[in-house]
Amino acid sequence: MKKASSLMEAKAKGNEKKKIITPCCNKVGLKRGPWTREEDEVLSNFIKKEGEGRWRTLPKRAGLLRCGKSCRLRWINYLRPSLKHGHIAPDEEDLILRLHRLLGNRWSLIAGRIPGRTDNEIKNYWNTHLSKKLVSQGIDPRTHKPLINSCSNSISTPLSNHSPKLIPPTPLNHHPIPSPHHHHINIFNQDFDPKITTTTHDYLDQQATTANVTNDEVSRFGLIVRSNEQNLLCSKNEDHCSDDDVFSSFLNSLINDDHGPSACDNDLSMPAYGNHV
DNA sequence: AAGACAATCAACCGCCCTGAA
DNA sequence: ATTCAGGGCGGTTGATTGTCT
Repeated sequence: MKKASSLMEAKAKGNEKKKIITPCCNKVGLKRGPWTREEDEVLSNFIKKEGEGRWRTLPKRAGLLRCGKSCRLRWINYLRPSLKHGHIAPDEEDLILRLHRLLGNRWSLIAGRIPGRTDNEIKNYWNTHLSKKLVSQGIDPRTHKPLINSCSNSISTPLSNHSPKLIPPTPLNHHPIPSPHHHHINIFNQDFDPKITTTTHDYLDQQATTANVTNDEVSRFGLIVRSNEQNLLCSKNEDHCSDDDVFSSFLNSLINDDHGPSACDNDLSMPAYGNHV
Protein backbone atom coordinates (compact mmCIF):
# COMPACT_ATOMS: atom_id res chain seq x y z
CA MET A 1 0.00 0.00 0.00
CA LYS A 2 2.99 2.24 0.20
CA LYS A 3 3.11 3.02 -3.48
CA ALA A 4 1.67 6.42 -2.83
CA SER A 5 1.04 8.29 -6.02
CA SER A 6 3.12 11.30 -6.80
CA LEU A 7 0.04 13.41 -6.50
CA MET A 8 -0.66 12.11 -3.04
CA GLU A 9 2.92 12.83 -2.06
CA ALA A 10 2.75 16.29 -3.51
CA LYS A 11 -0.48 16.91 -1.71
CA ALA A 12 0.96 15.64 1.51
CA LYS A 13 4.00 17.85 1.15
CA GLY A 14 1.86 20.80 0.39
CA ASN A 15 -0.09 20.25 3.52
CA GLU A 16 2.75 19.46 5.83
CA LYS A 17 2.71 22.88 7.34
CA LYS A 18 -1.01 23.29 7.32
CA LYS A 19 -2.10 20.73 9.78
CA ILE A 20 -1.17 17.50 11.38
CA ILE A 21 -3.69 14.93 10.33
CA THR A 22 -4.85 12.89 13.23
CA PRO A 23 -5.44 9.25 12.43
CA CYS A 24 -9.03 8.17 12.61
CA CYS A 25 -8.16 5.57 15.19
CA ASN A 26 -5.37 3.75 16.91
CA LYS A 27 -4.80 0.91 14.49
CA VAL A 28 -3.04 -1.30 16.99
CA GLY A 29 -5.00 -4.43 17.71
CA LEU A 30 -7.65 -3.69 15.14
CA LYS A 31 -8.81 -6.20 12.61
CA ARG A 32 -8.37 -5.49 8.90
CA GLY A 33 -9.36 -7.13 5.69
CA PRO A 34 -12.61 -8.75 4.66
CA TRP A 35 -15.54 -8.59 7.02
CA THR A 36 -17.06 -11.72 8.45
CA ARG A 37 -20.76 -12.47 8.58
CA GLU A 38 -20.66 -12.11 12.35
CA GLU A 39 -19.11 -8.67 12.15
CA ASP A 40 -21.70 -7.62 9.58
CA GLU A 41 -24.46 -8.71 11.89
CA VAL A 42 -23.01 -6.89 14.86
CA LEU A 43 -22.62 -3.71 12.85
CA SER A 44 -26.06 -3.92 11.25
CA ASN A 45 -27.80 -4.62 14.50
CA PHE A 46 -25.98 -1.84 16.27
CA ILE A 47 -26.80 0.74 13.61
CA LYS A 48 -30.40 -0.36 13.44
CA LYS A 49 -30.61 0.17 17.18
CA GLU A 50 -28.45 3.24 17.68
CA GLY A 51 -28.45 4.83 14.24
CA GLU A 52 -25.59 5.99 12.04
CA GLY A 53 -22.94 8.49 13.04
CA ARG A 54 -20.14 8.94 15.57
CA TRP A 55 -18.16 6.45 13.58
CA ARG A 56 -14.97 6.96 15.50
CA THR A 57 -16.49 5.66 18.69
CA LEU A 58 -18.91 3.24 17.07
CA PRO A 59 -16.61 0.19 17.02
CA LYS A 60 -16.05 0.41 20.74
CA ARG A 61 -19.73 0.93 21.47
CA ALA A 62 -20.70 -1.89 19.16
CA GLY A 63 -17.97 -4.19 20.36
CA LEU A 64 -16.14 -4.42 17.07
CA LEU A 65 -12.40 -4.61 16.63
CA ARG A 66 -12.51 -2.39 13.59
CA CYS A 67 -11.54 1.13 12.70
CA GLY A 68 -14.48 3.54 12.65
CA LYS A 69 -13.83 4.39 9.06
CA SER A 70 -13.89 0.75 8.16
CA CYS A 71 -17.29 0.39 9.85
CA ARG A 72 -18.65 3.38 8.03
CA LEU A 73 -17.42 2.08 4.70
CA ARG A 74 -18.82 -1.34 5.31
CA TRP A 75 -22.21 0.09 6.19
CA ILE A 76 -22.30 2.64 3.35
CA ASN A 77 -21.04 0.33 0.64
CA TYR A 78 -22.49 -2.99 1.61
CA LEU A 79 -24.85 -3.25 4.54
CA ARG A 80 -27.28 -0.38 4.05
CA PRO A 81 -30.73 -1.85 3.42
CA SER A 82 -31.44 0.57 0.60
CA LEU A 83 -28.59 -0.74 -1.51
CA LYS A 84 -29.11 -2.63 -4.69
CA HIS A 85 -26.95 -5.64 -5.12
CA GLY A 86 -26.18 -7.24 -8.40
CA HIS A 87 -25.38 -6.27 -11.92
CA ILE A 88 -25.54 -2.73 -13.18
CA ALA A 89 -28.48 -2.57 -15.56
CA PRO A 90 -28.04 -1.15 -19.06
CA ASP A 91 -30.03 1.95 -18.21
CA GLU A 92 -27.90 2.52 -15.14
CA GLU A 93 -24.79 2.06 -17.23
CA ASP A 94 -26.05 4.58 -19.71
CA LEU A 95 -26.74 7.07 -16.97
CA ILE A 96 -23.30 6.57 -15.47
CA LEU A 97 -21.74 7.31 -18.84
CA ARG A 98 -23.71 10.49 -19.25
CA LEU A 99 -23.11 11.65 -15.73
CA HIS A 100 -19.41 10.95 -16.04
CA ARG A 101 -19.28 12.97 -19.20
CA LEU A 102 -20.73 15.88 -17.30
CA LEU A 103 -19.16 15.48 -13.91
CA GLY A 104 -15.93 13.59 -14.41
CA ASN A 105 -14.67 11.39 -11.61
CA ARG A 106 -17.04 12.80 -9.02
CA TRP A 107 -18.23 9.39 -8.03
CA SER A 108 -20.28 10.44 -5.07
CA LEU A 109 -22.17 12.97 -7.16
CA ILE A 110 -22.80 10.34 -9.78
CA ALA A 111 -23.84 7.80 -7.18
CA GLY A 112 -26.18 10.35 -5.67
CA ARG A 113 -28.21 10.22 -8.84
CA ILE A 114 -28.38 6.47 -9.12
CA PRO A 115 -30.52 5.04 -6.36
CA GLY A 116 -29.15 2.04 -4.56
CA ARG A 117 -25.65 2.34 -5.97
CA THR A 118 -22.58 3.53 -4.11
CA ASP A 119 -19.75 5.70 -5.28
CA ASN A 120 -17.36 2.83 -4.74
CA GLU A 121 -19.43 0.50 -6.83
CA ILE A 122 -19.74 2.98 -9.66
CA LYS A 123 -16.08 3.83 -9.53
CA ASN A 124 -15.16 0.17 -9.72
CA TYR A 125 -17.60 -0.44 -12.52
CA TRP A 126 -16.22 2.49 -14.41
CA ASN A 127 -12.64 1.39 -14.05
CA THR A 128 -13.26 -2.24 -14.86
CA HIS A 129 -15.93 -2.00 -17.54
CA LEU A 130 -16.91 1.35 -18.88
CA SER A 131 -13.53 2.97 -19.41
CA LYS A 132 -12.38 -0.07 -21.33
CA LYS A 133 -15.57 -0.11 -23.30
CA LEU A 134 -15.06 3.47 -24.34
CA VAL A 135 -11.44 2.87 -25.28
CA SER A 136 -12.46 -0.09 -27.40
CA GLN A 137 -14.83 2.26 -29.19
CA GLY A 138 -12.11 4.79 -29.78
CA ILE A 139 -13.36 7.18 -27.12
CA ASP A 140 -11.15 8.72 -24.51
CA PRO A 141 -12.80 7.78 -21.20
CA ARG A 142 -11.47 10.91 -19.55
CA THR A 143 -12.77 13.42 -22.03
CA HIS A 144 -15.44 11.37 -23.77
CA LYS A 145 -14.05 12.58 -27.06
CA PRO A 146 -12.62 10.50 -29.87
CA LEU A 147 -9.15 9.31 -29.03
CA ILE A 148 -7.82 10.40 -32.36
CA ASN A 149 -8.61 14.01 -31.55
CA SER A 150 -7.20 13.88 -28.09
CA CYS A 151 -3.76 14.98 -27.14
CA SER A 152 -1.58 11.90 -27.31
CA ASN A 153 -0.56 12.42 -23.72
CA SER A 154 -4.09 12.10 -22.62
CA ILE A 155 -4.52 8.64 -23.98
CA SER A 156 -4.03 6.94 -20.73
CA THR A 157 -5.88 5.06 -18.12
CA PRO A 158 -8.68 7.11 -16.71
CA LEU A 159 -7.16 7.26 -13.29
CA SER A 160 -3.67 8.02 -14.37
CA ASN A 161 -4.45 11.69 -14.47
CA HIS A 162 -6.24 13.34 -11.67
CA SER A 163 -8.85 15.80 -12.62
CA PRO A 164 -7.82 19.30 -11.76
CA LYS A 165 -8.64 20.28 -8.25
CA LEU A 166 -11.63 22.43 -8.91
CA ILE A 167 -14.28 23.64 -6.63
CA PRO A 168 -17.43 22.39 -8.22
CA PRO A 169 -20.87 23.63 -7.48
CA THR A 170 -21.27 21.80 -4.23
CA PRO A 171 -24.43 19.85 -3.67
CA LEU A 172 -25.98 20.48 -0.31
CA ASN A 173 -27.77 17.23 -0.40
CA HIS A 174 -28.50 14.45 -2.79
CA HIS A 175 -32.18 14.02 -2.76
CA PRO A 176 -33.67 12.77 -5.95
CA ILE A 177 -36.79 14.40 -7.25
CA PRO A 178 -39.67 12.04 -7.21
CA SER A 179 -40.87 12.52 -10.71
CA PRO A 180 -44.03 11.03 -12.10
CA HIS A 181 -42.57 11.21 -15.57
CA HIS A 182 -39.71 8.82 -15.49
CA HIS A 183 -39.44 5.21 -14.60
CA HIS A 184 -36.78 4.28 -12.13
CA ILE A 185 -33.88 6.59 -12.73
CA ASN A 186 -33.97 9.81 -10.81
CA ILE A 187 -33.24 13.07 -12.46
CA PHE A 188 -30.85 15.71 -11.26
CA ASN A 189 -31.71 17.87 -8.40
CA GLN A 190 -28.78 20.03 -7.58
CA ASP A 191 -28.67 22.68 -4.92
CA PHE A 192 -25.94 25.22 -4.71
CA ASP A 193 -24.01 26.47 -1.81
CA PRO A 194 -23.84 30.26 -1.83
CA LYS A 195 -20.36 30.08 -0.38
CA ILE A 196 -18.96 28.82 -3.63
CA THR A 197 -20.08 31.69 -5.75
CA THR A 198 -16.70 33.30 -6.12
CA THR A 199 -15.24 30.14 -7.49
CA THR A 200 -18.09 29.05 -9.63
CA HIS A 201 -17.02 30.96 -12.67
CA ASP A 202 -13.48 29.65 -12.42
CA TYR A 203 -14.99 26.25 -12.26
CA LEU A 204 -17.02 26.86 -15.34
CA ASP A 205 -14.02 28.14 -17.21
CA GLN A 206 -12.04 25.14 -16.15
CA GLN A 207 -14.82 22.86 -17.14
CA ALA A 208 -14.63 24.20 -20.66
CA THR A 209 -10.99 23.29 -20.91
CA THR A 210 -11.20 19.93 -19.25
CA ALA A 211 -13.43 18.93 -22.11
CA ASN A 212 -15.99 17.24 -20.00
CA VAL A 213 -18.55 19.46 -21.58
CA THR A 214 -18.56 21.81 -24.48
CA ASN A 215 -18.22 25.52 -24.23
CA ASP A 216 -21.81 25.84 -25.17
CA GLU A 217 -22.81 23.52 -22.40
CA VAL A 218 -20.66 25.42 -19.96
CA SER A 219 -22.17 28.72 -20.87
CA ARG A 220 -25.63 27.29 -20.48
CA PHE A 221 -24.50 25.85 -17.18
CA GLY A 222 -23.27 29.30 -16.17
CA LEU A 223 -26.61 30.87 -16.78
CA ILE A 224 -28.28 28.43 -14.50
CA VAL A 225 -25.60 28.73 -11.84
CA ARG A 226 -25.82 32.50 -11.87
CA SER A 227 -29.53 32.26 -11.62
CA ASN A 228 -29.14 29.99 -8.61
CA GLU A 229 -26.62 32.30 -7.06
CA GLN A 230 -28.94 35.25 -7.29
CA ASN A 231 -31.76 33.35 -5.77
CA LEU A 232 -29.66 32.03 -2.97
CA LEU A 233 -28.25 35.42 -2.20
CA CYS A 234 -31.58 37.15 -2.23
CA SER A 235 -33.51 34.74 -0.14
CA LYS A 236 -31.50 32.70 2.25
CA ASN A 237 -34.42 32.44 4.62
CA GLU A 238 -37.11 31.66 2.20
CA ASP A 239 -38.32 28.16 1.89
CA HIS A 240 -37.66 27.60 -1.76
CA CYS A 241 -36.79 30.08 -4.36
CA SER A 242 -34.23 27.80 -5.91
CA ASP A 243 -34.16 26.83 -9.51
CA ASP A 244 -34.08 23.18 -8.74
CA ASP A 245 -36.43 22.41 -11.51
CA VAL A 246 -34.62 24.62 -13.95
CA PHE A 247 -31.29 23.18 -13.06
CA SER A 248 -32.56 19.66 -13.10
CA SER A 249 -33.98 20.26 -16.49
CA PHE A 250 -30.80 21.84 -17.64
CA LEU A 251 -28.59 18.96 -16.62
CA ASN A 252 -31.14 16.60 -17.92
CA SER A 253 -30.99 18.34 -21.25
CA LEU A 254 -27.22 17.96 -21.27
CA ILE A 255 -27.60 14.29 -20.63
CA ASN A 256 -30.14 14.05 -23.36
CA ASP A 257 -28.02 15.95 -25.85
CA ASP A 258 -26.76 12.66 -27.16
CA HIS A 259 -30.16 12.14 -28.58
CA GLY A 260 -30.19 15.26 -30.65
CA PRO A 261 -29.95 18.99 -30.42
CA SER A 262 -33.57 19.59 -29.61
CA ALA A 263 -33.58 18.32 -26.07
CA CYS A 264 -36.39 20.04 -24.31
CA ASP A 265 -35.37 21.70 -21.09
CA ASN A 266 -38.73 21.17 -19.58
CA ASP A 267 -38.81 17.51 -20.29
CA LEU A 268 -38.02 15.69 -17.10
CA SER A 269 -38.52 12.31 -18.57
CA MET A 270 -35.53 10.23 -19.34
CA PRO A 271 -35.03 8.85 -22.77
CA ALA A 272 -35.49 5.24 -23.55
CA TYR A 273 -32.15 3.77 -22.68
CA GLY A 274 -30.67 1.96 -25.56
CA ASN A 275 -27.32 0.43 -26.23
CA HIS A 276 -26.18 3.44 -28.11
CA VAL A 277 -22.94 3.83 -26.22
C1' DA B 1 -4.03 -30.60 -13.31
C1' DA B 2 -1.49 -26.74 -12.37
C1' DG B 3 0.75 -22.55 -12.92
C1' DA B 4 0.54 -17.85 -14.94
C1' DC B 5 -1.88 -14.06 -15.88
C1' DA B 6 -5.93 -10.94 -15.91
C1' DA B 7 -10.06 -9.08 -14.02
C1' DT B 8 -12.84 -7.79 -10.28
C1' DC B 9 -14.16 -5.36 -6.26
C1' DA B 10 -14.01 -4.86 -1.13
C1' DA B 11 -11.29 -2.40 1.68
C1' DC B 12 -7.91 0.89 2.86
C1' DC B 13 -5.36 5.35 2.73
C1' DG B 14 -4.69 10.05 3.30
C1' DC B 15 -6.40 14.45 2.33
C1' DC B 16 -10.13 17.84 2.55
C1' DC B 17 -14.36 20.06 4.22
C1' DT B 18 -17.61 21.36 7.68
C1' DG B 19 -19.53 22.68 11.84
C1' DA B 20 -19.33 22.83 16.73
C1' DA B 21 -16.84 24.37 20.63
C1' DA C 1 -10.56 33.62 14.70
C1' DT C 2 -8.94 29.20 15.71
C1' DT C 3 -8.95 24.39 16.70
C1' DC C 4 -10.37 19.87 16.09
C1' DA C 5 -13.45 15.80 15.68
C1' DG C 6 -16.37 13.74 12.51
C1' DG C 7 -17.40 12.54 8.18
C1' DG C 8 -16.79 12.37 3.14
C1' DC C 9 -14.18 11.88 -0.96
C1' DG C 10 -11.25 10.03 -4.83
C1' DG C 11 -7.38 7.17 -5.69
C1' DT C 12 -5.11 2.92 -4.88
C1' DT C 13 -4.12 -1.70 -3.20
C1' DG C 14 -4.33 -6.50 -2.78
C1' DA C 15 -6.99 -10.77 -2.00
C1' DT C 16 -9.96 -13.51 -4.51
C1' DT C 17 -11.84 -15.44 -8.57
C1' DG C 18 -11.86 -16.50 -13.40
C1' DT C 19 -9.59 -17.63 -17.71
C1' DC C 20 -5.98 -19.13 -20.49
C1' DT C 21 -2.07 -22.02 -21.74
